[in-house]
Amino acid sequence: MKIGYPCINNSLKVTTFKTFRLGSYSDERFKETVSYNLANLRNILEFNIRHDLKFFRIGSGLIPLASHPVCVFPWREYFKKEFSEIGEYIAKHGLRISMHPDQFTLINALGEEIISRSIKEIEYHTDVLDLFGLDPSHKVQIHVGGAYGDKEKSIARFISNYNKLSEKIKNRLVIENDERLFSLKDCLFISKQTGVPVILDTLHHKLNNNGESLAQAVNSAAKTWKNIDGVPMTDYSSQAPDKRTGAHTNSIDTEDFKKFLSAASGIDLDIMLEIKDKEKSALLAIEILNNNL
DNA sequence: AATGGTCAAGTCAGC
DNA sequence: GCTGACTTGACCATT
Repeated sequence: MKIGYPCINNSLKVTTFKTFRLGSYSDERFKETVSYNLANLRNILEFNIRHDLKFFRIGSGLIPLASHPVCVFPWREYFKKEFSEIGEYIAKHGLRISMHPDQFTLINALGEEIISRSIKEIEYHTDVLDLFGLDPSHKVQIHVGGAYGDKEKSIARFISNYNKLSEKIKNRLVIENDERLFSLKDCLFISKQTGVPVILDTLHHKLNNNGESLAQAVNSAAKTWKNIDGVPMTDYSSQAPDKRTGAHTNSIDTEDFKKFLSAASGIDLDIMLEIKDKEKSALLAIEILNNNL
């Protein structure tokens, strides 16, 4: 069981997603920014190892504008050495990595252009993990996409477009239940048709479910992960008190997390804590796991 | 140095 | 119709 947090480390005053405007694109600017982001990534990963945080989501801004037509710079080649060094570090320390392309990534969209841009974006993410030299247990997670007024057709379109993806992408892609359109049940249906593993998001599941208990949900999502996919990943969070429904809590709710652990007992999971204070709560989660809290 | 408008991309809910 | 939310605010022109 590995514990992690997404994208941002608040203890270190650095980020891995420095960017620039499309209008100020230049190869120089791009190279500078990517070098900066990769160096910071290395720092954050080293922090994680020092603190036994073995699961990390790398933010999509690592390579700015990577899938945009303006970016013709051969970054895959140019940063090959940096990528392989970081990748070796990840493998050596048994870190688990995930990535999560943003909301514009919709392989079930109605427009062909949107779909092809989305595939390019997913390809960028899988390329990063490939350049690290990581095995297929390091995943790229997306949501099913839009409903477009007809959920069934939109699910069918997801399945048909998924089936057309390259093996390279299919090896890494996993789908996550969302908080209002596609529930865990929908994701499991898609998984049955395609073999795509399902990431359970506990807060989304609380808001959008079909009456399954948390234990059933964890169990059924976990079953969609094959050996080659590694230990099932889960996105854990809880509701922020006094904020809009679906807002992630600022810091870990100890009791809620313990309930989650007991619902998941007997199942090996890697847990991504989608909590605002990031590594701080992840460290608390480790304490809870070790029965120190 | 501080600030406010704006930023590649899509969809949906809530007002 | 507009705004905020989504895994995450940051960039940059202007003052």
